[in-house]
Amino acid sequence: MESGVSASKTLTATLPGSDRAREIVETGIDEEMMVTVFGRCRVEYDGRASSTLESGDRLVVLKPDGTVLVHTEEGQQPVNWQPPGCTQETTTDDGLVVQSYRDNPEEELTVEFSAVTHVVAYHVTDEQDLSLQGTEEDLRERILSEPSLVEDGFEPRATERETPAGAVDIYGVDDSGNAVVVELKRRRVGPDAVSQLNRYVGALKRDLHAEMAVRGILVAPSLTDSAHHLLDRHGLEYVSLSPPTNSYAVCPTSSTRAAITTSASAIVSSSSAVSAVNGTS
Amino acid sequence: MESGVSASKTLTATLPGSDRAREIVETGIDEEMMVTVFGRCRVEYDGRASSTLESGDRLVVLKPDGTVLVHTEEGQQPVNWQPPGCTQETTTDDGLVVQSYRDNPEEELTVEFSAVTHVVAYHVTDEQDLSLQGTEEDLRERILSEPSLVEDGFEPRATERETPAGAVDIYGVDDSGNAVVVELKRRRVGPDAVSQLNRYVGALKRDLHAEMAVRGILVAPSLTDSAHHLLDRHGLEYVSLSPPTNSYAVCPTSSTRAAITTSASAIVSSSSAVSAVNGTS
DNA sequence: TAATTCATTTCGTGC
DNA sequence: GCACGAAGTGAATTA
Repeated sequence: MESGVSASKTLTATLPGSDRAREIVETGIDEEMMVTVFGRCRVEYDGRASSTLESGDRLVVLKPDGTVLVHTEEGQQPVNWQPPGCTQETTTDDGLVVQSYRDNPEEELTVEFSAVTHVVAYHVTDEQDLSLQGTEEDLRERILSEPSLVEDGFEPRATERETPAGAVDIYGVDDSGNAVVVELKRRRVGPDAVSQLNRYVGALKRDLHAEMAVRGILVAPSLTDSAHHLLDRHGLEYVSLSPPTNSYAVCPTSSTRAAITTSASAIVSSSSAVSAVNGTS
Repeated sequence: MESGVSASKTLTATLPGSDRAREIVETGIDEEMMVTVFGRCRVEYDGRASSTLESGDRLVVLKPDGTVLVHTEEGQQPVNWQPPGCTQETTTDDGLVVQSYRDNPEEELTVEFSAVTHVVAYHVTDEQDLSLQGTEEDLRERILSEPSLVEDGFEPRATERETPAGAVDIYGVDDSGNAVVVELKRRRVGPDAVSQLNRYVGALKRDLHAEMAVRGILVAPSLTDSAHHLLDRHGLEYVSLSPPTNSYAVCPTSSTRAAITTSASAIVSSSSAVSAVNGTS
């Protein structure tokens, strides 16, 4: 019955006139349906930037949340779009025209159809959320449940620890009492990730005290060459580790534990630097 | 004829059976058409990460370049997808099933429909490219045509100048003969852009010679507070400037070349540091 | 609302 | 093919 009702309300038209096309689009917007329009169109955008796209065949999608997407025959990304929360208007100036506005930032998208091949408007219900594994958060949990994956004797003390330069992924101490900043990446990293880690280490050094030694460890599946050079130059370290993609991953495989490239020595004694894992500060 | 054939060849079906739905999808794939399937489906993905999405109403788009998109009723981004170049297969196991594969990295997307509300397949021709203004490249051209926007006496010497840490947006000299690294951003920037600039300045200092002074200037519409602090800490500078959003700037190419080629002399002593604008190295 | 960072980022360019 | 950085990045989280 669910599908029967849904289907009965689906509106479609092949090669509709401008008025019929507009009627379906307007009804779809009013009834919070998902609308797709196929046809030949020009597209203009003005806002954070500005663009023009001359006439061609495209798929235009209007979502009930105010999203607009213009898709050409190639590319994963829409050639033009409008984000959720926008307001749509339609007119028929010769052909169907769909306009979409928003404020903050002020942006406007205009799609002018010279011909509409097909229009569909359908009701949508979707209660489900995506369940995703293999994220950076999964990598963090993997390390928190087995800190020796980073290094024997490593003790996590906080996640998301705040520094003047931003939040550190994992903050902890090594078996010599040195402060340790761990930066996590779910995939192969370049120089940007090294700079990021270096920023945190520098900020934490200033935040703790001058003579405090702070080690920085980058945890990622792999490094580019230039990232490795930059890492050495900054005296930072690297551990090769991937997020668990399949949930059967209870086997860390010692081969995934790479040696730490450099080492540091000092003693950490600041109690304020030690906070609970997942603690606020 | 093309358009007439195009319209006449559009395939649609409302509430098709599995076999009819599959027939249209397969035909659409074979004929390199754009295909949309609307219906209730489960989605599974496995590859760089892995995900599961339980049953709900969604729009599935298959592009002739091998792209697959699964869109829910909200969000600008697809909830699941497969990039261009993938291979699609369809089966009917109870309901329509669409699978998409690729190698490098190995990835697989499976969409299982329990009900198909509507299917469309249509031919698409689109010769047009997007014309976009307000990009970082526009900002670069603006500066090259009027270098004093950065600073009186600034002379650009190269764009995309290579350093061990990556390519510098604009490399030049100031009126005192100091080397200048300019990093461009089309929008408000945070600490990451400052780190990037600092990386280039450090690399260039090592690349030139130790006693060489290298200034770093960040050009962007605005800065966050922490970016400003980090900029000060690294001894870097900031110039507020936006890319030209409106294309009333008709001046660029000839005046740009003129401005660059006239500056043949320099106080920068390293000849390797001085290269032509848009030159190779 | 602004700021910061992650992302199955995608996309283009150069080597 | 990999590496690097831009993007009208989008999206989530937190202050």
